[in-house]
Amino acid sequence: MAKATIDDVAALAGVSMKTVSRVVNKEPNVRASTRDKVQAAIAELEYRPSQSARSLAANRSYVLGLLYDNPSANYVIDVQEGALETCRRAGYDLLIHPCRHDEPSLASEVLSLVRQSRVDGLILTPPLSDIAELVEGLVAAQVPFVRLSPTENKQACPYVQTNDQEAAYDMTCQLIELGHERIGFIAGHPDHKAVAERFKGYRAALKESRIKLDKSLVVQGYNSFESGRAGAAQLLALESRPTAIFASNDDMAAGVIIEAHHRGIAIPRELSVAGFDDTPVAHQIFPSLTTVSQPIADMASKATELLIKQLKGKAVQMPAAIMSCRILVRESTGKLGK
Amino acid sequence: MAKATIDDVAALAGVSMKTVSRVVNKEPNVRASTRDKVQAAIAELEYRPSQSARSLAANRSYVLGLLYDNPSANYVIDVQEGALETCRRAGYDLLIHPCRHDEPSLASEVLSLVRQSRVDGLILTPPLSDIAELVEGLVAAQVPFVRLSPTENKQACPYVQTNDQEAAYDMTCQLIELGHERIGFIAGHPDHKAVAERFKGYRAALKESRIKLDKSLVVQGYNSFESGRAGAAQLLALESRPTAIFASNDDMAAGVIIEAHHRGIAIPRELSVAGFDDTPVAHQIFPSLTTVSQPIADMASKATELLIKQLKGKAVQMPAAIMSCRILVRESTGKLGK
DNA sequence: AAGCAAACTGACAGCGCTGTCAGCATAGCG
DNA sequence: CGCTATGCTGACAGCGCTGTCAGTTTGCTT
Repeated sequence: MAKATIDDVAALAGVSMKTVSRVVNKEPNVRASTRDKVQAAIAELEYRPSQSARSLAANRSYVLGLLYDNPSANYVIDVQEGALETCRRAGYDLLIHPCRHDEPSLASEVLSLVRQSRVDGLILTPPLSDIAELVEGLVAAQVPFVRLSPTENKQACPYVQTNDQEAAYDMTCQLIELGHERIGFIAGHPDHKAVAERFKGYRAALKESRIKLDKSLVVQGYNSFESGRAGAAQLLALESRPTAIFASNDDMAAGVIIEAHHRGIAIPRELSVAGFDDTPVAHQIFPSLTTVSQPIADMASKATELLIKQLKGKAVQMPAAIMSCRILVRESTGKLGK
Repeated sequence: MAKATIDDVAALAGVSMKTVSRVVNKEPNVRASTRDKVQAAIAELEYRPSQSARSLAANRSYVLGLLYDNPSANYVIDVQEGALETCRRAGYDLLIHPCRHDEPSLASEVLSLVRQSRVDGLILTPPLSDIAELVEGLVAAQVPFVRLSPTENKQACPYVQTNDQEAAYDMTCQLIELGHERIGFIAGHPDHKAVAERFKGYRAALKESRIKLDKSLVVQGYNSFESGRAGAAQLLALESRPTAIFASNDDMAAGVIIEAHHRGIAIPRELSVAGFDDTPVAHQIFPSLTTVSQPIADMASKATELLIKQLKGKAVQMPAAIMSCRILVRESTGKLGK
């Protein structure tokens, strides 16, 4: 059986092509009885509209592009899941486009995607959300897009973020309440602003508790397990070593735990460790990691919704959504000596 | 500046539309000087061919679909990376399409994607590679596709796989050489044939060493951390417990390690543990996990290559590629008492 | 220099839809 | 009963390319 076209359906239903088009696109002003006839014909012929034809005629592709440069597989997968969930409901498909945030031609490469009419809009995830050149390029080219967890230039487009600095603050407070005063901090990759700025929450909590920020307790990490382990090595070699270490993400926290194991430091008896993100490693590690869970998939889903609204020309009234993190207390944190 | 079309380029270059098309599609039989003129015009106008128009006219979309139902984020990401690498080189884009392998309407849902002309071909990853109904549906509909790690019906389409049963065999042999005779095995999810069949390698190795297969040492896992932990709990509660446990994947092996920690069983002194896949957790866990590394991204890249060849109508001479696994010996395995 | 094959180029139809606009039916109203 | 407002439907052009095929030029042979 050859692929049915809109003409075949129209002929079978005894209506015009255009009416079939109306039914397919759920346009108003079609008599119920006509709609039924058309739908029956569609079912009988197993008609599926050609996306290329409708893209060409209507000048939109019903495809969204997901841009990422995130080494964390779990993050990316969660974002994909959330984005796809909304896409499915709205009849969109998702094209994935990993790219390097430090690639000079990034903006033009991405613009090409749009100018080829491959995608109708874009979803940017950190750290791409904060690449000024890219964001400005998209704005200038009037490309619809949304961002996840941007830290700068927030009026550029709709966005979704979490209260993660607040969560970092809360986590630090919890450690302080457990009696910790020397709390090490492993900062996130400086290019990855959303992670890097968790430091602000840490700093604020110390300040509130009038604990002086000891710079020797803050080390630069790069979001990787190895950088976490190296950071821990540095912190745990200090003469007066910290009694707790808060890493800006779970991979680094896992590095801290391994380094502690290798030094024979008991967790949490001698050292509390906290992470951020609740990646699978957080509960697969021993001891299981106290961390912060972010609703990544929900964020992505919400962001996609905002993008699609924008595409439909509806002014996005609430161009930003803030979602809440949750602290998960597990085995890796506790009072000293317990 | 309005978007340039092929006519604009043709006018500027002083040639016909068709010639521009030839240059863009790298067709032969264009004089070098003509090609240069056209390319100059393309560059000047920043012309980007409309994908929808060429899809409609040429009846192909230059988009491949990646189908997966794999809970392992790392696996999926690696596959995406490999597939995209080849896609980029060949000018294709990648649409991702997660789906449930136990969904009854799976085949028709996937066929819809193709009938809408959204994708030119499909890449199936396990466990979808072994869903007979889907595979047969695609064959019947003459949809070009490739599979990763299929275990059945291998003549249906080109495929790529690893020698993972052999690797499971080798891993088991290594454990035996270390002096282990009671080797527990945690099997993979029965729906996920590629993982489940690693058992065959284990069985073969025991047989060769004339170790009788003790059924109480083989427990059913479901590829998840939790199922691995539950399996370990069962094995470690045996009166005469195993001195080594080989889990069919790393998540389950991580579960074994955690369960051992909680029971105060020292690894590898009292228990050796081996996994499979070399996911990040394998080296982020303590002790680091002896495991098998598969070239997932390379497999996916190769598979994509086979698919694209197929699309170009070239008979795929070598419709199957076997790639090699590598055993990574880390801290979690050793001689008893060491 | 004529003849022929091969290399190169262009005219044009048409891929399968959607947007525009005009036309017809029906309902509501004075 | 005629008029307008509204709901509903269809004719048709055209979105921007590629495939076909015919026409033109070039290079080579004799």
